[in-house]
Amino acid sequence: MTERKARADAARNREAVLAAADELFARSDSPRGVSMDQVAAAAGVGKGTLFRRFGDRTGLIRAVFTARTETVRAAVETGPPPLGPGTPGRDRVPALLDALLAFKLDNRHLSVALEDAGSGSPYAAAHYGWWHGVVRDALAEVDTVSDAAFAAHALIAAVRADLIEHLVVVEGMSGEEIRGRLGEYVGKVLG
Amino acid sequence: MTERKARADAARNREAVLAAADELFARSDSPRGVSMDQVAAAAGVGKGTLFRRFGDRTGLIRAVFTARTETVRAAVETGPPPLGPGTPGRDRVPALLDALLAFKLDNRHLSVALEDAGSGSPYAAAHYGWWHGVVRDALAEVDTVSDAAFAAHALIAAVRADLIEHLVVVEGMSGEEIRGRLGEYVGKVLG
DNA sequence: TACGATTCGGACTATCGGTCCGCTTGACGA
DNA sequence: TCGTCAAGCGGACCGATAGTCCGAATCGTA
Repeated sequence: MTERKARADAARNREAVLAAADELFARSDSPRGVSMDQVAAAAGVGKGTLFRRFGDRTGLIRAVFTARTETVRAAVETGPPPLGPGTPGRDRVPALLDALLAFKLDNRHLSVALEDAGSGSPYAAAHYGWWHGVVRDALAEVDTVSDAAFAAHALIAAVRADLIEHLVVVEGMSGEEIRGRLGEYVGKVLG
Repeated sequence: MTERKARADAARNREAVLAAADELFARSDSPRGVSMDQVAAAAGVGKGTLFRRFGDRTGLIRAVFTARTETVRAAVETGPPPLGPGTPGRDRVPALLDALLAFKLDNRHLSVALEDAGSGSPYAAAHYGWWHGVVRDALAEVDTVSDAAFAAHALIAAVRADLIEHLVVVEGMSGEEIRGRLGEYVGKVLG
């Protein structure tokens, strides 16, 4: 529990690595095309530093992802309606899913990288549990939905990064188009 | 166009590899834990043979998967209702998704392996296109569903192998339980 | 400035997907 | 039955990558 004073270079390196990784993942088409060596080199840091700070590849990706997520998370946890708390479930569920979709659209590559992330399924990541909880609770307020937990899983699955990637790249849909269709679909599930 | 007669040992080896790979993937918890060397060794075959026959790792997994899929595919393409053709969409969609879910439950590890398969997203695989087409066409017959193509993507996403794996292993749900909940969910989407 | 703890960094290892090429074997005509 | 030869085989080999390790460098502090 003792809060050790962090060394200045350690903090600086941590930021450098996060920035470099973010950049590299955003550029690269395939997450697997980004190696840890590349990240280390781009950050101007040794590989040992990378692994000591983040444990392994998955840990690094999660860290970058978490940093990126901050904004949306704040909006959901303490922001104004319809995304923030205190919104009736029927209005909040569509808003939540739209926000999640928008995030994935803006961070496609990074999201794919995370879902791809080797060790364990995407469902093991903390952020999944968080999203599922929020959506589930909002769904529970809608009385036409009988099984909020399962519906939450199913709805979130509809915006999985690789599906979105497929819709955009292969089927050539625009972000707005996808948002519209998802909105309709969510409406149908809400009854 | 000259039909060369295949050599007996080639055919035998092909079967041996498929059987060995099927076995290994079924046993292993993580698909990445199964190496090509292991498959080759288990099949009593050289690595060169493996790669000549199947091109690469993804090709091998797809081949095993395709072999396993035959039964369901036949049932959907030429079987009796409610799975087979000629069934009204409103009855066929639930049957299709239940069949897909049942298959994933029976072949969890293999399905995870395929979705994991490295080169390209799961959406690139031929079998995805096939499933999507069938479900989309069935959905198109249901007049309460306005966007059959998107709904098909979303519904199929609800039975993704890693989600099912999560529900079974982490949340401890039984196969029957999942089938029940999926059935309800599909009903809601159909309106 | 001196010192000890912390952090750095890149050489090193283990493993894996995939290639290559000399050797073997099966099919078939004579 | 035997000879021929292309198809097929297999495992040594390669390049790349995630992850480890430890002597060297650096920071905070007295």
